[in-house]
Amino acid sequence: MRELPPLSEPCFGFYATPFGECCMAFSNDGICALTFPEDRDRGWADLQSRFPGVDFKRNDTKVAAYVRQIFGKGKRPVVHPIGTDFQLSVWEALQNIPAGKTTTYAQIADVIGRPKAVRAVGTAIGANPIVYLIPCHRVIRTDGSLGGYRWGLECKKAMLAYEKR
DNA sequence: ATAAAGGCCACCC
DNA sequence: GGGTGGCCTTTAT
Repeated sequence: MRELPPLSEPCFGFYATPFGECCMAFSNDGICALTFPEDRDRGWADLQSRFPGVDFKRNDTKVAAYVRQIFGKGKRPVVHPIGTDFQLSVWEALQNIPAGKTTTYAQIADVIGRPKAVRAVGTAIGANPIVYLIPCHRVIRTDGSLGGYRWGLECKKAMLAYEKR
């Protein structure tokens, strides 16, 4: 992982969404993490591994407000993903997939100009820190099968169904 | 510096 | 459906 930028007023929390309870974290007043862990311990552990040593303050109220904005009629909040140049280019490409559509790991590799790096694209997508807003769930395998999902295939299925039509 | 582990793909059976 | 070899990045030795 590259060196982390300073996080001002870092905070995090948990809140219910249409896809189960999410774990969300903020840096510099923007979202730096959005995940759907099986339980809160895992959510916290994931956050610690992504941002070692950062002292996030618990703030479920703030998370609740953002959940309403994201899954209600609110405008899309700004995302602040942190990663390597390769990861950022992959996550950037994901944001151009329209809702209700899917693409493949190989197509993403083409879009970022690294057609041979399909395997690495899969790994980078698995490391997506801000799921749903950076729609890694819209990426499936070339053969049409679903592929994997860091937070459980049921979650991926639910998101795709939610966006269908 | 090197090894091991990945949300993959093409190809074979 | 399953297994193999190749590919590339990241993380941990």
